[in-house]
Amino acid sequence: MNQPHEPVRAELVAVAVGVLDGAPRVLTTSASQLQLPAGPLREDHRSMQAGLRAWVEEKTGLRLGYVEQLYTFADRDRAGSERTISVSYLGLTWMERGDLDQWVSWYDLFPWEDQRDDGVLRRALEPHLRAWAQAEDAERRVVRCRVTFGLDGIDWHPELALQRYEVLYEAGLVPESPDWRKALPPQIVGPWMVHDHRRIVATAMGRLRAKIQYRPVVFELMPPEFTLGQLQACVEAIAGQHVHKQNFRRIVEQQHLVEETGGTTSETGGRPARLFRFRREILDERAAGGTKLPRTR
Amino acid sequence: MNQPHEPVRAELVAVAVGVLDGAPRVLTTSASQLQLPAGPLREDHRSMQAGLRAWVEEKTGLRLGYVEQLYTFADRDRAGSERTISVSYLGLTWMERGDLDQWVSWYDLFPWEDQRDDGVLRRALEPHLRAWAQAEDAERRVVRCRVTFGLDGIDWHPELALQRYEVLYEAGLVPESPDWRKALPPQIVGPWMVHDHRRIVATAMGRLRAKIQYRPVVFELMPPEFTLGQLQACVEAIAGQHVHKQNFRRIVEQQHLVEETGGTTSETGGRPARLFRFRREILDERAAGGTKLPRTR
DNA sequence: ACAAAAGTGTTCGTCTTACACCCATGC
DNA sequence: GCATGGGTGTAAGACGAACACTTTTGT
Repeated sequence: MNQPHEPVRAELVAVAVGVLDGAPRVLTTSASQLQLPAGPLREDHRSMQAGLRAWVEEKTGLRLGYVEQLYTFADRDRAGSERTISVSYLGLTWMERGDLDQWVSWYDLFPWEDQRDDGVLRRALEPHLRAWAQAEDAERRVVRCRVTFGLDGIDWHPELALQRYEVLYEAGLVPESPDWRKALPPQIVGPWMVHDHRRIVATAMGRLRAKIQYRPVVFELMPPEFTLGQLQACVEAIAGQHVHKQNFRRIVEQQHLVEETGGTTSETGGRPARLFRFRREILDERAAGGTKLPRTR
Repeated sequence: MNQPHEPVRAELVAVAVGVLDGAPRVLTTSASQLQLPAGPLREDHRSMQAGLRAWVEEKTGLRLGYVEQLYTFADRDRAGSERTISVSYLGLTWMERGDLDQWVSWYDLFPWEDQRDDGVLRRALEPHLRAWAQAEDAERRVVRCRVTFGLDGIDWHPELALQRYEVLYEAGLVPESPDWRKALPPQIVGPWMVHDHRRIVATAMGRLRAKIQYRPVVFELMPPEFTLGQLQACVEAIAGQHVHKQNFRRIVEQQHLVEETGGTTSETGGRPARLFRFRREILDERAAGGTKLPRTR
């Protein structure tokens, strides 16, 4: 009854994310081209997660902490023969000051995703988006642009990163589009990446931005001790938008996500800040709990 | 630089869900054992989704509507040789009255997941859970049970279906546990399924219950025209708990999820109800929009 | 008449958002 | 002393949960 399985290749791809200097960054293998750490699933890998960790460590020297599966896709890519199944993962780490060369800021990859400077880069895209929308099937396209990019007074949703990338891809505005005649310069639409790695990063960004709102995953990106200001800056970096200080603190404290260490630091400038640590216990205690983002108009 | 890929088998597994008579049901292949529709990814499949649809149609005759990827796992199962990578999908359909034999109610599979009868079946489990929790590593286990199963006045979260299944699995209370000496009778913990198919169904249940709260996916399970009462019953079936009638209606109407057809039906008994249809346009218009569930204590 | 389900108006409390202001340090 | 970031109280408003009650059919 069962036909014989046709063999395929299985590949593991990692989006390792860390936050430093106000920007989330993804780990790339230091090569001439921008490329995510990846490699085939091997016999000696106990599980796919273990295999992924091994590849990341082998290619970049980094030990991942938190890891979660993102998405799996099958490509009939390179020249006939076998199919490749790519299983992508999101990994989070705490970045220390230092070797930045392998780490690419995701706002260099997706400049329009940073809304903190009042969305100047998004606005650089707006005319091109509208032109594309008007060109064909206008009604649906206009609605789609307005929703994904928050045009005409509609809320901007940080977690729609993938959908925005898809619009730009279809519109031929990014260099990797099949239809790339009208691609814009990399300062506006970001640089090219190998295969569909940029799409995978966009997936990771959307997922992380969504997850941060209902699960306490920010702490995977923080050092063991941190100030509330640093924590807030980390959330803002990921979300690409500002959050209200008092509301942020209320949420964090009233959900008992952190506890004081007793220490303070004056490294942040201004008045010394109290240091906190993440209460790992709440991972058991609570089903939910994240740091909600405000609605942005 | 790249080692040769070791070949693996790729398998597609479907959790097809429909709702009928107040219970969500999953499609199984009519065999002596409970088993989900599945089959290898073939060369002639254009994509994994297409392959999945083909397998479901071939094995059961059903054409799936909405499909989304669930999770991918690698098993070093049957006797050495090649590894199998299983990519699981959630599919939704509208069920018409009729052939029920291939459809298994997910409350037959997971009796404790139905909270509508005031959770009698959950309470049948409670003593066994507490016994397991006390046996070893009590502090963490007790917290875990309370959170996942909503004991001691903690909220019950419908979307934690997978986590609950995992607790029962570890506790050896379900027949498929490696440690099944203490497994309870199927009226309480449900029947055995092939491989890890029951875990996959639990994953699907959790995902669907979560998704229904922020995306208008319920409508994929409804006929083209329906009453608000039927829609509410569908949501309640999926969530396994009751929702407040007036609040439910307010949300549905004020989000413009539906529009009147003009017709009415008296099939529901009592006063005839107005018929509605889903406004498919809002899939473009809105980023979010679902039918929130109340907190249950 | 009565059961059964449809359908509506209004109150109450919590959670969200935002404003304004004070505090402690370095230069 | 002033710039810089840390830290807090409190009010306006949106949103969710819940209550009770009316309407229209079938039997």
